[in-house]
Amino acid sequence: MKELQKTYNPAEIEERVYEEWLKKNYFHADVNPNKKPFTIVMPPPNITGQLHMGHALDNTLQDILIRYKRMQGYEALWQPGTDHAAIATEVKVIDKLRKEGIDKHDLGREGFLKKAWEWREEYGSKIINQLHKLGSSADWERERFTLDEGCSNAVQEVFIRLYNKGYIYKGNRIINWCPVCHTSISDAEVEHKDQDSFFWHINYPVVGEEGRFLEIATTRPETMLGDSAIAVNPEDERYKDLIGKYVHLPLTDRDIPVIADEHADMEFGTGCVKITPAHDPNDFEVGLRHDLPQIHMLDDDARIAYRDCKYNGMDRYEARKAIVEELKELGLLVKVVPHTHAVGTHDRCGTTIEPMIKPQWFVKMDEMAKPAIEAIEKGELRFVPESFTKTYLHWLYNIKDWCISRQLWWGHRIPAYYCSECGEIVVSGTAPDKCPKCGCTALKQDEDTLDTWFSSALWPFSTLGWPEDTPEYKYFYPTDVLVTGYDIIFFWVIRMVFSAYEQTGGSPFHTVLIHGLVRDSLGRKMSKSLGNGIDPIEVIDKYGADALRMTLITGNAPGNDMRFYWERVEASRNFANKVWNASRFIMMNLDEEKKLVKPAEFRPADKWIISRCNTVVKEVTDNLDKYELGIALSKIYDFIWEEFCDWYIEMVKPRLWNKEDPTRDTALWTLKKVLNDALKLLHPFMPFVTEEIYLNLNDDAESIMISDWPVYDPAASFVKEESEVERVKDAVKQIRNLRTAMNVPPSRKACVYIVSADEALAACFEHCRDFFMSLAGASDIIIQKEKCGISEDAVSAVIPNATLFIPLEDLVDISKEIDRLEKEEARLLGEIKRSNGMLGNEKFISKAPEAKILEEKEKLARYEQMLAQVSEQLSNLKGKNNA
RNA sequence: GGGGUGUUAGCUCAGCUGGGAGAGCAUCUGCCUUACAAGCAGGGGGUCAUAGGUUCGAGCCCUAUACGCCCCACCA
Repeated sequence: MKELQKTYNPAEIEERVYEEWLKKNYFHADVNPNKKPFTIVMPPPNITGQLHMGHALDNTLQDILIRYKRMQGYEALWQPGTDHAAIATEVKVIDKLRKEGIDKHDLGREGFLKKAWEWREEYGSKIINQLHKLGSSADWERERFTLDEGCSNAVQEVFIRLYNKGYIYKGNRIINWCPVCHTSISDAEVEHKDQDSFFWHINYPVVGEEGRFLEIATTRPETMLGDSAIAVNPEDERYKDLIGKYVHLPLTDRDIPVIADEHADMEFGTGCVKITPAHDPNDFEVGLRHDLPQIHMLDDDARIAYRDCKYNGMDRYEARKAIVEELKELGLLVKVVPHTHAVGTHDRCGTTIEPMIKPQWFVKMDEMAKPAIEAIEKGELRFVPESFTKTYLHWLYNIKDWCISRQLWWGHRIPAYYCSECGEIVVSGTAPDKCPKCGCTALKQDEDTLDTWFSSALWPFSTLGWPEDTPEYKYFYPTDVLVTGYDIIFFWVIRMVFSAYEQTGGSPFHTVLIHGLVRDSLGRKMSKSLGNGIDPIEVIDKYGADALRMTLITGNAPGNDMRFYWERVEASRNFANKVWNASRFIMMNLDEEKKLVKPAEFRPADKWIISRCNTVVKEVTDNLDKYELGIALSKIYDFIWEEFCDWYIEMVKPRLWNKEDPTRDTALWTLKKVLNDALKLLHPFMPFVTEEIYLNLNDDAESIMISDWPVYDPAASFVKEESEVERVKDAVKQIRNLRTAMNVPPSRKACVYIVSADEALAACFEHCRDFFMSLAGASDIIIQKEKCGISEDAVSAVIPNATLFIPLEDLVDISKEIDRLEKEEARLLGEIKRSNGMLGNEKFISKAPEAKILEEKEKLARYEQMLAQVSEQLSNLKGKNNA
């Protein structure tokens, strides 16, 4: 056994300990038929990224589960990796190039990809290294990347399968276009944000009816160049006569029809809607219904591009101003009304998206969504907390086809080839030699790449070697738990589930553990723009990874957002320090040469702590099995700090001080045993400090990481001793209260009398005499059956079946003591009244469970007995006071 | 517009299937007691948002209201 350093210094410990774990290869999991597998696949962080609090929380939860299962004897695989993060990375690389004065297109596709891979080499491992600092016990040997060969094979395989099944199709449909990133994005990537804007009311002249106008209201006047109809509700009496007639489209030479469509809401605006099929999703649908022309009037930069219009080349917002101005001059602008409405923006760059019609690839969702919905009904998939099931199902019920093509270079290129002769589409893993239809050899691969979530959706199985039937895939798949934030349930979880059902025939995991967001101390989202983000690495450097981990998982219900406070990190660090010092104390007392053997007999205090520890083992295990990690840690915290440190260690100190005490070794054995168990329980949560202590405490130990998780032992449950010691603890607390109430200085020891007719209780106090004296600050304790020989003015405290006295003649203020006892009397009377109320209630007696009634009766008896003792003492004192 | 969720001590939050209101921080008092002042002992502080209902019994279940937050959504 070694000695621990005087102060707990996480910075010194953590790096060294982690290196040791890596060196010993403890994180590695292998196919092992002798063990049951337990698998968690790590949500792959982006290679653009830097560890933030969300990652820290997410990975702490996973690490706790993995370490717990590993200690329980499972072959625990935590499969790590990183995500190529298509748009995010491409944008970053473009930015970097721009600073060097290079444009993406100058480099060409090949050249650009080379730069992107260089980026990945440089930054790809950064976040992984940061995860090391957190203590993550992932199997780094198995680290994967979404663009590596295996994952890419999986992507291609899935694309081809889905295409052949008719679940992937190419279509000319309206999609969300980002004019800055120059790519389409999926509906899930569009964030709707309220913007203050206006309603522009514009008069369109009715053709053939001089002086008659149709007034429309729009939030986007510039798109009028692309109008191909005006819609009114078929039921709308105001405009019925105009249906089928034409209005003149101002600023153009076109006349457009007035059509009847349900889409027009009579209550809203003027009841007339301009229809722009090429630049609005609703209008697109209306256009299809009425076979209207799709008139494109914006280019990829969202600049005006309409025939030979004078506004061509003008940005959409400038054009808006100019067009409104011209309408005003023409006298066609009726009014401008302030209006707030939700505008779709690109979640990556914040640009207002532009609906555009473009040929894109889509995944058909209706069929594939079904098994993902049934997964819940069949119980093959569940969410913790359960309420997120609703979020998940709500999304699936309303799912639309998924636009998967992106006009980017960084990503998995779509395995589709076009014949330059006949236009035939060939979907294949390898470039075809010739067109199967016309035999032409000039085929060109699709320029687009896939949505980054297409590859993430396959992550649970692509990382394990699928589509090959690898031993890893067979053994570790399906995985067990997925841990992630509620913010990506629809981006990721849903897509993993339906992909897994489609490709592997089942759910990729049985449980999804959802957590919330880490916010700043004011409850705001941590963000770069606000500059309120707290770097987890900074926290680790200051207080240690253990403290950070504890902070992140306590004081918060699962799935709820939490606020980050430095004070809480400090409190967590203080706990680590407490464990450290308790361990130090125990080691200081252990005799190096002497080997401790399990004693044949224990003192009541020993049995009490062993029994309590045993209960905590059971409860913590239960909590972990239910994914109640925060509750589990709180229990360990309370047990270690209050019961073990504040009570048990203090109880055994007199035995440790006295080297001749025959029970000294028993105390030491118990201290060590309970500490070891407590360390093991704590290890998944605070891996570093527990490992450091464990190795120093146990000479022959290899690592706490691979030690056995404690198991509840019925033989270590001592109900009788537990309740006896609790009684003695009550007495100690009472004496402490008395001393404080009487302002007795701690240095002044006093004799304590314990008067009890209960022989068992008296014996119990006798057994606990050693520590009772030191904890209660007593010079001596005298246990007797009757109250004789104790001066009348002694202060007293009552516990069930016993009265405690301290004769403090000179110090006591009798009237003060009377006050105190009267308060106690009132309290007891209150309790008795409450108890009587319940027991006197016939309905309670007839309907409440038997055990509950019995419990209440016992309480009543106890309170009545205590009241009698207090009353007696009170009348004695009052008599004396009057005399 | 739809859905979700929250309102508990001064602050931040726990409170598991209904059975005597808890923690951390803050605050007050007394202690440098030979593991720990990053500590020890003790105390104060809550009509559990409001109003009804179910129940022998409600912080917990039901209904409504107020205020808050989140997500989804094609009202131009």
